[in-house]
Amino acid sequence: MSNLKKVAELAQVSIATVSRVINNVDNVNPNTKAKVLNAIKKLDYYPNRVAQRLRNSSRKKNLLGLVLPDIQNPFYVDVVIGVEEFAYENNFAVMIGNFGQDQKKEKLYLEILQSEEVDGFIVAPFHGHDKNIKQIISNGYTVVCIDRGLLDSNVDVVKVDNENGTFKAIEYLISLGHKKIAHITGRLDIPTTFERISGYEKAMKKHGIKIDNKLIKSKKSDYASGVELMCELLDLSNPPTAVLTGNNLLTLGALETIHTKGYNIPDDISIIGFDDMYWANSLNPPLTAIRQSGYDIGKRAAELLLQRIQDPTRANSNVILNTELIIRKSCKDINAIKRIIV
Amino acid sequence: MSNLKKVAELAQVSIATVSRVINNVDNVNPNTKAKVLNAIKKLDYYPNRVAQRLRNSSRKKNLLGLVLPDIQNPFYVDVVIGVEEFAYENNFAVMIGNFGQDQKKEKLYLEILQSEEVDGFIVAPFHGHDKNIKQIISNGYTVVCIDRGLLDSNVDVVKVDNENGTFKAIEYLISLGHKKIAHITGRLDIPTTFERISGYEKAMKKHGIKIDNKLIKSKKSDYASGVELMCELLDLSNPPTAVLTGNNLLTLGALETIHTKGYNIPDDISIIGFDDMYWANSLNPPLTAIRQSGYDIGKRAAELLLQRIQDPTRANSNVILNTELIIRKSCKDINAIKRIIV
DNA sequence: CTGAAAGCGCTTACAG
DNA sequence: CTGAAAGCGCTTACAG
Repeated sequence: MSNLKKVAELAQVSIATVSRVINNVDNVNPNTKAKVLNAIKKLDYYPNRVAQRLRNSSRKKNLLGLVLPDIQNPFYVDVVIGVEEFAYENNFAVMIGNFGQDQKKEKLYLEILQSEEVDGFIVAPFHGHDKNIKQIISNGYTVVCIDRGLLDSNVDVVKVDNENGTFKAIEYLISLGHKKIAHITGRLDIPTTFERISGYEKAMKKHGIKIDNKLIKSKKSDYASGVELMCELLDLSNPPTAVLTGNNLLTLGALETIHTKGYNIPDDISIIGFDDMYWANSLNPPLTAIRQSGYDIGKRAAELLLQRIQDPTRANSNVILNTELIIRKSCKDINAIKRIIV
Repeated sequence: MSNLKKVAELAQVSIATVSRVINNVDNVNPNTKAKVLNAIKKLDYYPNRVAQRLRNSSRKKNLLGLVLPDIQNPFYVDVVIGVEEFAYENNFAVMIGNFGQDQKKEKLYLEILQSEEVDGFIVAPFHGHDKNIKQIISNGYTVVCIDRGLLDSNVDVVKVDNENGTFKAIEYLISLGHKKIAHITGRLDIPTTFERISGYEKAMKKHGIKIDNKLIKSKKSDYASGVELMCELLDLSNPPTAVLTGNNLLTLGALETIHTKGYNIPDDISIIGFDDMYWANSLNPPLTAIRQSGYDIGKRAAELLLQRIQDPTRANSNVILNTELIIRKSCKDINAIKRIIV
């Protein structure tokens, strides 16, 4: 690899001058500049980012840390793409840490990213009191939270209106005549979960439907929980006619159970998933879903983070994006249902 | 953030000594060591990886570059997890570049990762003559290729027996009585595609079935191509009774078309996907698939890369993992098919 | 407009 | 067993 010194030698100037033309800073004599540019080209030189970051301690280092709970979840893949695209347009690189819902791993990643001297973090906190995240904030890092906020902390947050999202979905189900509506939620210690439950409850109350706690199921936020909880629901003596699943993984798990048990969607049971998937149409039947754009969330978060890095005094903002109910074919009017679950 | 100097001051030793205990190198007096360890703890110190990497030019830097063509494809998500797990067990961090089948972006990522001073790369080359990858090899970087090899280059490769994978799948379809078997493949400039086509052809030939080139469809490797090519196939005057789709995205796209057009799987058409998905059971019907473990591929590649970093003189190896045909419910014996596609 | 020099946080040969 | 010093590749205040 070539370096500043080699470029400087070839161009017969000092390394300081080379650095100036690279960073497009100060005035450089056009002739000198041309010589330097020429040398850079000849040597196929690009600056060493490691040295730049070390040198620039406490200034712009062009590196973001992105810390995510579960990259198996397609929602977070979209977030990654959104962050990455915006970052690269602005000459930032992104280091990703996927902690798989494991707090120890989260801590490890956060440490590594700090020791990589990132400019700031985009994170989905484990829960509202995530102390690992609070630690990096008190270390002085710029942090933008996505998907979930952080209680008692001043941070930028980019998320979706979860309550309204489930509210709309449940109202839709009610409009179809459903009353026994189940809700399979994610981990109860994740703020998002609460907001979604709250939307569920509000819609039920608004329409005067009594809430049956046996129909609100929660365990973990993963595929296996979806399988298991859906099973419990279908085994109820008085099973639901519709279900709202709290994330992609839970949806997929629930779908497996429904199919395995030989139930038909939407004849036996209607289902709406929170989170749309780009292949929701590949499902049979196509899934009705509450769409939240991971891509937009990621992009917005990256934008916010870069703004705050430039201007740390900026007031905190709380960006709430809208969800969209995408009606496809996994829900049916209860009066049109032929078979009744026994 | 604390640094060596602060630790040294607190422990009342030189920074050299602190460095020695951190790296567990040379002999350090047990008492001194205890003092240092104590100071490290008190200050919650961990070393600055940026400084370490810069200092260790041309030695171990504990950073891997992982460059992938398409992180939307769940197969590559599994690869990421496999690489990451192995890397972290060995105290390596991973920087990921997702180039989305775009050669310019691939080049950019490769440059960034080089300028981040990675120890080596794990890459899925764009095609067999990928000149960006060849460049980094000639720059002296250690490279392990996954999924696809690199022609005319000495690199470690970890992949799957693609030919045998499709061969087994096609034989299975033939054993079910199918003769009009279509194959939707990925981009023709990806080596994997050729190997899979070759397995298809061998199986057909072995069983004396004439190959109909109209049934081998190829465009890009993405979801949209799956939708489109499946459509063309079903619109044929003499459509296939079975189809093998060349990757996850193509499978999902094909599924959408089949469902949209109102065809039934497996009554109207049988389908096998190359690449299993953890939620293949959520599909209706559950998808029969050729499983290649992205996780194992990633893990193995990381292992190989670390070995080669330790010992660059090591002979190149070509690791070919097996595929497994997972029979679920998306294929049917042709004699048992009730409806005939007109 | 340009260069010499300091320094970012480390590791390691060298000296004692 | 331990410390002083050089140096990794940069950027930038300082001097001219």
